[in-house]
Amino acid sequence: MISCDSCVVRNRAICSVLDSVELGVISRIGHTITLDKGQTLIWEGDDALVVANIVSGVFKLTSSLDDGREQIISLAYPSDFLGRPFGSMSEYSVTALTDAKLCVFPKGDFEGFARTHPDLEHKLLEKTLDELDRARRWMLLLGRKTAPEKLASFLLEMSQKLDGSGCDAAGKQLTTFELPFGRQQIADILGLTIETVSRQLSQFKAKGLIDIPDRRNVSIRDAAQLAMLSEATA
Amino acid sequence: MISCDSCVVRNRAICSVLDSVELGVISRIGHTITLDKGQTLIWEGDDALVVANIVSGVFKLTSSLDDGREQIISLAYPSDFLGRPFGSMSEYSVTALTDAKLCVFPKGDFEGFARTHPDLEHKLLEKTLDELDRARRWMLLLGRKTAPEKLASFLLEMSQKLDGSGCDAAGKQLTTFELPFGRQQIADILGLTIETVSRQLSQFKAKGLIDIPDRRNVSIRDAAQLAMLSEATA
DNA sequence: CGCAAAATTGAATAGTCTCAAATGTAGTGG
DNA sequence: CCACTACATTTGAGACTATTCAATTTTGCG
Repeated sequence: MISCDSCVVRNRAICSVLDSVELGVISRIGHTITLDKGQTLIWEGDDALVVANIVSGVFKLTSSLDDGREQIISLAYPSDFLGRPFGSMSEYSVTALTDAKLCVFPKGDFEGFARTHPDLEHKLLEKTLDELDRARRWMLLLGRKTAPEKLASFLLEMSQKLDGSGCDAAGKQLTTFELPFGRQQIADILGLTIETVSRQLSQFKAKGLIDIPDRRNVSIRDAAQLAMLSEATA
Repeated sequence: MISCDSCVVRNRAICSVLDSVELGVISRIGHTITLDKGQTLIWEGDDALVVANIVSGVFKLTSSLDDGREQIISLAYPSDFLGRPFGSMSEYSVTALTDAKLCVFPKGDFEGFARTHPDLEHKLLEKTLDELDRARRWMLLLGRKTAPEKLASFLLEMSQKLDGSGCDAAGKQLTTFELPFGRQQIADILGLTIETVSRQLSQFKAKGLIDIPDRRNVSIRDAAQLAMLSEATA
């Protein structure tokens, strides 16, 4: 049982298209759960029995090779939808990167509800199409960009997503944000090793493009230069 | 105007969920066109004004960097759906790799029809979810696999998709198929250079894993070995 | 304060790319 | 049918990028 009235993602998640009657129905199908940082909701290769909306927290979707190499395939934020309706096996794992709150639905029940609520399916379709565009854009990065280009792209994307703006001592506008992941995870997002990530960040810092107050925080000092770097090795 | 009665992808394309009345309507919305090999239907960065079903032919979806580096983001085959409904700008180009036949619909008209036909949207949702899974699986390859692993994975995937089976002189089962693309395009699919692709193919041939009768055709001689190679560097 | 984990740095290696040349193939017109 | 051209592919040598392995430093936490 879910109380949607007070839900913080109420008008961004797929539920935004439902009226109060429909909300009443779906709120009885699912329930809310909390996950601790590091807990896995869905395992790669398993039959995923649930789908969910993210209420709070950040998740990673990962796919792995036998020998342990891992690729982060997507990041998911509050109001994003998790899981794979209308299919059986999950091709990836879904893991919380921070403490998180979800509202989860048994997959079958959700599917039944969705099939009888075209507006919901439409919303889900739009989200899925967006996600497909994002995945494809990332494929260009993974397949064709160099390490510095990857890092620059990543930092810019994160600054947009996580912006907590501020100014430096000189009053210059700068974007600072807290990354919800460590170096290894950045490497897994970009298809690099942890050492390469670390080296590139150090170089960007040395060049004055960014600042690294502590290992979880980054400020962009020269977004224009980073944007240049993100598309071509200058 | 389209004549769906004789359509060869009638029961695989998204239209498969429509009844004869609905088919009548949608067939008046769209029309069929042919494209020559190499022609581009949709340009990256443009507002795509059409969506389409592939009747025959193979298409590539590509995304590029300013300096010309290109990544093939997806391949599309008969019965696949092209275009991006419910969005404006296309993030990728869509180009015919072979002569092709399509049935195209003005995007707005298609969207209108889809919104009033939940079954069609559902089918489109399922296709989009499948495509998202495929894209994500490919991200693992692009981000984490080595050149030999990439080639092995590619050959196996193509053999499944394009199988025209046969046997060799000794009667051993082997899969031969014709690739609808050249070496540069294989490189663009795998995020490699043309030289690396060529070298890897030569090595596989030298090891007896494959045969290359001519530059467009490949036969798999040892699928098991290739499968090993595709997941780990032996 | 001291420990364990995470991150950084260094040196050497391996893998892939770049540039260049040689070879092979398809198509055209004589 | 063959020679010729344009293009695709293969092969080679060397350069460079990112990785690997190892050591050091930093950070967070009990």
